[in-house]
Amino acid sequence: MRQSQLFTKTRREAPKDEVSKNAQLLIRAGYIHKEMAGAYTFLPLGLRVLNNIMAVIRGEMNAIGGQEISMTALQEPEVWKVSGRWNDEVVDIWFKSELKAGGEVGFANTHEEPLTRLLTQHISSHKDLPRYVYQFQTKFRNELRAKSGIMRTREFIMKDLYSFSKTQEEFREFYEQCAEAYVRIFNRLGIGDKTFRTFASGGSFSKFSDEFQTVSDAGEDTIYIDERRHIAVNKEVYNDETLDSLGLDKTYLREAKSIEVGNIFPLGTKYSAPLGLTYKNEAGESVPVVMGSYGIGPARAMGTVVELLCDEKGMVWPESIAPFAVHLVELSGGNKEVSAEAGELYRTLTEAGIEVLWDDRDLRAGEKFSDSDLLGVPLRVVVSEKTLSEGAFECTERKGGKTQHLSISELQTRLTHV
RNA sequence: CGGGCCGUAGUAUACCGGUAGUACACCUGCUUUGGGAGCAGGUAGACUGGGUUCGAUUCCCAGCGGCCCGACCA
Repeated sequence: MRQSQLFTKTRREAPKDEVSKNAQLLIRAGYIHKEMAGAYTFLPLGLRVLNNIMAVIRGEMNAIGGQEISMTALQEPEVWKVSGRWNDEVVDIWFKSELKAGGEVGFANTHEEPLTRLLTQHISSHKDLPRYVYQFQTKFRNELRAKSGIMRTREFIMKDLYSFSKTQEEFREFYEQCAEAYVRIFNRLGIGDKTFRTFASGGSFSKFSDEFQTVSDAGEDTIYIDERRHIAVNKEVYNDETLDSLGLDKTYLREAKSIEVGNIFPLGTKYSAPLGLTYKNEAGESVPVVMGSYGIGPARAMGTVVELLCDEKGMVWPESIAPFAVHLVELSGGNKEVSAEAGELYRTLTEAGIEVLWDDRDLRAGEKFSDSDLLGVPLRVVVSEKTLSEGAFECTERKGGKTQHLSISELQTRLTHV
């Protein structure tokens, strides 16, 4: 798109009420807007990144058999009363309201109960299992304290997948498949080398769970990493018993702060039993379904990428999720030939299916370069009188800053090989 | 929820118990055009309510809002 038409503006300084790097950069670059504490609007550039992240996740979830749905954010209390989680003593982060017609309503903070109930309508036989259902859906959590920019908010989209299996063995098999899918997702987001599958407590659901923790000082968690096996243990279960069971040696573990970018955990029959989600086995007996839950917060993942991959000039997006593949920076200074050349390149690339942000604004070079660095598009292509006379475009990688002078066909080859 | 800090133009900041200043942004004009240009002119501001005072943006109290530390966190 033409940058002159983009309604958002960059700004030189971060607002004083944002301390976290992710929020400072995302706001300065016009990717997000803070609506209130713990609630951020996604602007055009930010939404592009968020959508790209969700596309990566969606692809991997589909690949392991996930079926996408979209549940309601409004929650009917009855089903939560069955599981005991309507109670504010049990779940203290509910946003609740009242219906004009009478009665209560909740704003979803998670979706186990309604989905389990929903599945009772569709699962009745061992032939109906296993099934995997997921969604990208807004969660509302009335956190006492929102913090760290988009890392911990009161309203956020979550990818939550739920598995429905006949047996523990069948559940376990999918659990590992999903863990592998998560590894692929974080690799594709460009944070794989710093993300560790981390053994953690099971909380109220089960003995254990697995978190995917990305090493960063911006994180809230503390983990102990075994680099050689690329796994870690959360501080909350860091004890001799856990280390023994995992075969980990304390002397090889490194302590680090980390961000929980994903988690997977067994639910067993905690919800299927009370909500009556059962199937008939081959002997005709009624058996509760074995469930699991698998979450990733796309916005938190986005914030994590910013925290990890930025530099002093701005953000540095990996090609997999960048808002645009190319930042076409026109330095025409009123030269119509240069503008025409930039427009020509824009059309050629766009028609080839390459997403281009064309900085066609009438600004000085310095400001354009600064904006370009801040926005963090992976490849900058400069068109100017200089490049016109050289007969090649000046192409600079945001990451690393390597510059090459390429013809249009070389540029296209470079982009399609990504 | 405990503790701390903070609310001044769109943004970032300054000073002050007595006409609120600067930078960036924005508007007009001219010049400039490869790393956030220059000159001239212009628009725009004290969170809300109460108290003290001749006079409060400034001091006091309350509310609202924001950030940080802790607690909490499938």
